[in-house]
Amino acid sequence: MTQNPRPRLSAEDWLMAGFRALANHGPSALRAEALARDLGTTKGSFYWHFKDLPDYLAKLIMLWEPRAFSDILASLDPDLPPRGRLEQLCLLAAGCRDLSYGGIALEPALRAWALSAPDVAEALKRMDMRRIEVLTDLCIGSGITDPAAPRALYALAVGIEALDDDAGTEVMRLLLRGL
Amino acid sequence: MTQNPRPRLSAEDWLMAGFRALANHGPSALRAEALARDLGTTKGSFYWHFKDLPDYLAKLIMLWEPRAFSDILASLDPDLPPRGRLEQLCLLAAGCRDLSYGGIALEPALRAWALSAPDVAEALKRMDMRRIEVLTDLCIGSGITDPAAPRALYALAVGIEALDDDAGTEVMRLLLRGL
DNA sequence: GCTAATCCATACGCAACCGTATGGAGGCCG
DNA sequence: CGGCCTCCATACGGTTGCGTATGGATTAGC
Repeated sequence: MTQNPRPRLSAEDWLMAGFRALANHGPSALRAEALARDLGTTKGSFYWHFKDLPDYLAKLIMLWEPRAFSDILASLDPDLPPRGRLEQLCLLAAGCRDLSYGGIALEPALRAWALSAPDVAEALKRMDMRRIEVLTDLCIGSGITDPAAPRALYALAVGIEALDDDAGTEVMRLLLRGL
Repeated sequence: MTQNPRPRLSAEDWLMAGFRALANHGPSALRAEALARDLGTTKGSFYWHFKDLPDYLAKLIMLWEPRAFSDILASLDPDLPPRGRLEQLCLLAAGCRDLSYGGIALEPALRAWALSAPDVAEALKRMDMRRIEVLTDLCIGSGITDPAAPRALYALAVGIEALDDDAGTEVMRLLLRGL
């Protein structure tokens, strides 16, 4: 493809390729030699940048976890009132294919990966709890008293992403209207 | 475990073991030799009952698809009014870990499998559409006019299953209350 | 009780992948 | 130019799983 100037690769290049492969082909695509083929190189590069496959996979989720969370907070407009920030956040989650990594559906693939990788499951669980905390704060600030509301908003966002629903924004708006 | 009378296996035994392995360990557990170890036998039995692995996997989804749909309809009480059937169906989906195959979380694993198996993705898409049709009929019969309502109910159920949320029933009730 | 069909165990060749070892290509600095 | 450091290509042994082949064990029919 694009191997004009002999493109030397960095560790982050490998990690980004991993996110792409994960989103496009699922967790089974996270293999050294398959990724090397995608990058037009060999696994010699892989094993220079990473000790082994578990090391690479651990760095993948260590790179994802803080970024996926800070991206959410960074997308919030601090000038808006809590209710506005809540709606902005929910509609963003329901509309975007994903918040980072180039619009690919990363999170469903991550949940798929979690089924066979306990540490990934733990990272996802942490992420879910932190996000629900954010939603809880925004709900409280918006005067939404139902304690199930944050979980409903989050579960709906997860479902919309899993279904890859084109009408995700409309669906999310329906729930927000009832709160 | 229980190999007292030399338990001859049927094709359905292998398929049920496949559903268990899929739900408990994800799609990567769907391998002939691993399943054979689970069943306390060898792959000689596997390749007698099935031509090869694709044949087995195809029969897995061919067994799942009609059953997972008819189980939903069978759970509906025909004596209830549409609104009652709608709530019964949604609360069942939100509360049960799964509708069949022994209370294991099969559907999230199936969505995970769909990421790397296009035919599974198609079967899931068909299932999603048929279920949303059922929800649409029930919503119309209940006087719910918002066209996004069926998709919201379904996406919420999918999200609750993916999150394995203990408060799924409460969450679903919140959405139903707003319709 | 003999035969035939059904079902499973074992052994084999094959392919994919992992991780390592080793050498080579290219830049940077003296 | 010479030496060093970074990064990658290649080759190898080991493991795991697939699919086949073949024989043994169990059951059913007659």
